Amino acid sequence: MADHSEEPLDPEQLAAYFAVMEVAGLLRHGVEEQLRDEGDLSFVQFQLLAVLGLDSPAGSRSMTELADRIVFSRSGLTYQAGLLEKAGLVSRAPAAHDERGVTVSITAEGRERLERVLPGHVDVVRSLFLSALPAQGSAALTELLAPVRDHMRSQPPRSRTPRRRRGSSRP
Amino acid sequence: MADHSEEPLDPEQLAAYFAVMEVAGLLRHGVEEQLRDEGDLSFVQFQLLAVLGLDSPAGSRSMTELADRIVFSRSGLTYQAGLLEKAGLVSRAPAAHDERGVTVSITAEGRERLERVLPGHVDVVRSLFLSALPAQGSAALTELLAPVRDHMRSQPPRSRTPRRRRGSSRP
DNA sequence: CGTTGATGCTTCGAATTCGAAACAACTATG
DNA sequence: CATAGTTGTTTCGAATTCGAAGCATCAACG
Repeated sequence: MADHSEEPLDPEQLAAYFAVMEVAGLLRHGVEEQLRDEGDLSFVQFQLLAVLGLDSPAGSRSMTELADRIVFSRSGLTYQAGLLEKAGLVSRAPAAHDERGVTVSITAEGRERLERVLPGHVDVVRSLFLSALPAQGSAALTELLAPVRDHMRSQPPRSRTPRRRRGSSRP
Repeated sequence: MADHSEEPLDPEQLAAYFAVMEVAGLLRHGVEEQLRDEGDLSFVQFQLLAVLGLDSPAGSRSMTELADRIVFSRSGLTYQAGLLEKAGLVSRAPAAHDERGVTVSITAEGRERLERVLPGHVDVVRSLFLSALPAQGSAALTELLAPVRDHMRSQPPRSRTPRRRRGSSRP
């Protein structure tokens, strides 16, 4: 089990790995503070509103799409969607063609809240993150990371317990 | 309060921001699974052992250094350090010159555990992250992100409640 | 050396997070 | 259309996380 290639990472690769994790962590903290202070939102809640409001066809997504997009557990999403719904920022309704599914939609109030925090949010991202990037830095970053993201997304879709393999494995 | 520059981020910058956050999130999930399965460690615990074992002068750091480095709350660190100590992977002792401080050191057992999970950890990072980077990708990434990290680190040191400003502000 | 404020860490209670198990609706198969 | 397996979501209890408040020590200053 778990046969590992003995090769350690060279320091350069380790550094890249740690840099990504650390930058994301620091950025998240900075952003969380602003969101809490100015919009009474957690980062996850903001992400949900942002994905729904800024990057969804009709302001709607299925729970699974959201969980995979925002990157965390489905059960956690159920919880947060419940909070947002209670706050009137999103609504939930059974999915169109699949009775099991739930479609989450951002409400007008949700859009308001999003608009309210966005400027400050952008400020924080700018001052913490973008200001330390060189001229074409953000483009270069995206070019490097987008394929990585896509690659990872295509892997075991995250948040999905592989409840059992299809055919193989022992009875 | 909170005067915001109205300028929105251009899409390119937004994309970079989201890409970093998403890659870090996905990578963290992947890595967490492996650490849990093969080493019975949370990601935070692994980070603590890694910083102590691989990037600390004598395998020791103060609580504050660790909290700032690993990026999370001081109280959370107290909790995790407690768990690691109970598991015998680190030890805690009052700091040398400051009676208030606590110095955390990795134990032999801690190093063992670290060695045990490292190969699998490296495999995951490689297959999830590095494999999707082009040739000089990791170097380029580090070059871009290292200044960002340093910039952020120099900001309000994280995890430090600014309990009150020095002179200014109202009484 | 006493006072006042700053700093390092821990305790506390509340909120969030997770994975596993439970449910329910779908889908292929026979 | 009954059956068995799959998939979308929620429930559950346990573990982790947080920020605020609390404690103890340090440092500056009179």
